[in-house]
Amino acid sequence: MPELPEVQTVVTTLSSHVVGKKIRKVLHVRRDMITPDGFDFAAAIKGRTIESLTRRGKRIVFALDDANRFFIHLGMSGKLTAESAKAPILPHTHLIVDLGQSRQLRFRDPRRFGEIRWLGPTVGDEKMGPEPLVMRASQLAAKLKKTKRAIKNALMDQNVIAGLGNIYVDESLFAAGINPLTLASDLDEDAIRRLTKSIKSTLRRAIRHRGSTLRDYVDANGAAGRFKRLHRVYGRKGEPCAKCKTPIERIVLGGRSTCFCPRCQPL
DNA sequence: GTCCATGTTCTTTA
DNA sequence: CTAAAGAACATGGA
Repeated sequence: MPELPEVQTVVTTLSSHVVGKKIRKVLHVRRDMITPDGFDFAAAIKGRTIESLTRRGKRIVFALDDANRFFIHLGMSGKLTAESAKAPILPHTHLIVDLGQSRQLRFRDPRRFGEIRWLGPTVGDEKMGPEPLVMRASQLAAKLKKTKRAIKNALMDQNVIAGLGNIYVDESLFAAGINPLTLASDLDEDAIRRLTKSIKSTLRRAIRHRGSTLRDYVDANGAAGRFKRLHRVYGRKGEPCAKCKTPIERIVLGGRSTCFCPRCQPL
């Protein structure tokens, strides 16, 4: 579920439920979802007030009133919701926090690829790439010239650019007319400028439509995203390209399915 | 039973 | 040594 647009939508919809709220009680924690190993997360957050909720890449960052921070990463199947204390507790719920007024913050993640990481007073993002929505083409160029991988694989790397995943890399490359197999270091200045713009416009449009729900992604209020039907290549193998009607192709790159238009994105 | 999945990290290979 | 490719993680749906 969770690439930048979905994570941003969760942050937006969750904010009003948690910012300024005090953590009254930690009702449930699955300890092996917590990093670092063995850290007493419940004790660290109990009684604290949540001062802000922000996003960095795909991380949902909670800042507490004692200047400590933690983040929740949704992995593949994570859902972070604010619900009534009376709502049934679904299977694979790994964190339940009482925020008062019969509201609970809940984290559910069947596949358990997600993570709750205690940061303490640090920011902990120094290795991460730039934020796509505010980055400049020169920042992306500096990262891409250093790697000799296919552009698809480079853009999937959170240390190159933060927040993209399989859907939005494919969609952005289509919008920019760049073949996913192109060597990252082979892209010229013009192509990187085009790519930067395509990434931004693709993500902004996806956020406007509240993200993509492929199977079961929902925001903090349980609402699905509407962007899937606007995908132009992802999950559209064999369908005619929106621009030129050539059938969309699917290949495997970096172990991930990769969809593109062979005519609009020539090598 | 098989294959596939919105992600990351550890291991193996070149 | 480093960078890139591959395997592994855990669950559920088609």
